[in-house]
Amino acid sequence: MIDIKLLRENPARFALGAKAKNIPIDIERILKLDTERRQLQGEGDKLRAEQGKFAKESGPQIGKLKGQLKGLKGAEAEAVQKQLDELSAKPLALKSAEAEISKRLAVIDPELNQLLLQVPLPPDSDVPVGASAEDNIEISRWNPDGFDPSKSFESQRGFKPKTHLEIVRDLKLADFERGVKLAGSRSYILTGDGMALHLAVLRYAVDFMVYKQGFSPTSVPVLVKEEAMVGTGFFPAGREQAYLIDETHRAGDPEGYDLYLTGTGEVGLMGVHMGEILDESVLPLRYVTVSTCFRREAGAAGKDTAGLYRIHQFDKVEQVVICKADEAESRAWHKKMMGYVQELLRSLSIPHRLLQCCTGDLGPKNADMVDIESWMPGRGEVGKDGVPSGAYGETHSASRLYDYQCRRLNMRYRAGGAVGKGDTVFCHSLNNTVLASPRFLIPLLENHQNADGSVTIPEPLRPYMGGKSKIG
RNA sequence: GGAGAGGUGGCCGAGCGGUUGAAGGCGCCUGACUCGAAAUCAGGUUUACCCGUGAGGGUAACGGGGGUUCGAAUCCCUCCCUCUCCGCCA
Repeated sequence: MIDIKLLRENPARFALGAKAKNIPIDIERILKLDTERRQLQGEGDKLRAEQGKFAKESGPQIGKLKGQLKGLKGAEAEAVQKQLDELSAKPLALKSAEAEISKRLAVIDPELNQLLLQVPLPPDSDVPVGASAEDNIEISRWNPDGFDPSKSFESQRGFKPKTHLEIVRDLKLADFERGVKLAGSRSYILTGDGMALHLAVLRYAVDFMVYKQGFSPTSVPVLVKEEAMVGTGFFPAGREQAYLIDETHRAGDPEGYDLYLTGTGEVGLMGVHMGEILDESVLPLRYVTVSTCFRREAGAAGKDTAGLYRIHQFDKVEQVVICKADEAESRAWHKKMMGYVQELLRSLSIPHRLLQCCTGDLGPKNADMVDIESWMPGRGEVGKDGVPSGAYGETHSASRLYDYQCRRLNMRYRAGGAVGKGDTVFCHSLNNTVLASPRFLIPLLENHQNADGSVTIPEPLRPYMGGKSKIG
């Protein structure tokens, strides 16, 4: 959610921001509704004030007369009734006028809120303008000693690389046929060392964040209320990406709570403190979770259909930072959070690069986003010799959101003081992948495959694999 | 699933139709006293929105929503949640 006050002051900034993000939004309409709303609120407030005053002044008298009326008959009763009618005329008139205004507000408010929820956070001025992921800009690359993705795999390693599909098949690490039988397309079953490796990388990533970087390990619900989805900014724009547990329908109860399966642990982590006023001293909050993520992948039909790349269910270690409302601090955390991932990838000898996302690739909630892509030798165009060229594939995404999420989640802290002192301010939030698997198994298996078809397990993962150094 | 109890401010806890944004206590803040601290005393201490350059003014909120009433934290309806006991499951 953006700040309506800022929008009032500088509507052009938000109009331009939305345009840069390719998100259609009617700013004029919002301004008009906002003006109307404020005017109606003013009128309503005035009427209520008057009525409240009346209730205090003449109300008790009405009560007294009503009491008298009970014991009276005939002409006397009529006289009292007349007095009562006169006294009641004013509040009744105020009441109906107020009701009229409330009715109009009841129409305007939902529309205004609905629109406000759709206004994207304008990209930061230093984010390059672009239409889509095509226009993202490479910031940096890292390669392990002895391997450079810009040269062919075979020339450096002495054999033709297999794709992860082939590796997984040959080493029996996954069973796609049965996965699909069980759960439909984009489903899979990890088997044997495939499952073991999956658990190993997740656990390694969690431990890395907890014991090396000092993040608090936290479990979160993956089945959440709509509020949490709206609050974190995944709704309304991404509604079609989420699986719905339709409890309303199932229970035949129109008031029941529907629940949604989260597509990232970010929802749960950010939701932990929704509605709270945090003590300034607890900031920055640094949370890490590992959670199962569910994505419908609507609109991705036909894309990456084979293998472990684009799937409906996976597990992800996610890091979230909730800090004070300070741009410099927020930017510093962004860098740090990317730094953790770079360190992690280096420790596993995975070639990777950082991509500055352009405005068109940011999504509604981000002011800035950097993707981290890992080198996958089995991806990319297949050459004449039947060997793929290799390509970078997105494995991480680091977002900086200012107070966009916290405003929606109503997550604040009291700046500069204890309870009863200092202003309440919306926190800033950031998030970044630490590691998502099984997608991450793709670069892991493909980069560490050997000529004999085996796969070397990078040193840091071995303790999580029963000390084994090799698969196959 | 069956039976009961309950949801009030940062916390505890009163109020059960009117002057209560809400007694009292705890906590916290400011000041006085003190060399300093403790104790004591005095004052202060919710949030959101609207109007106003400002001082300030107004409205709303006692789990959510709706209703009755001139007036609701207090009455009615409904939903949600928490707790206790029983059953069921892990």
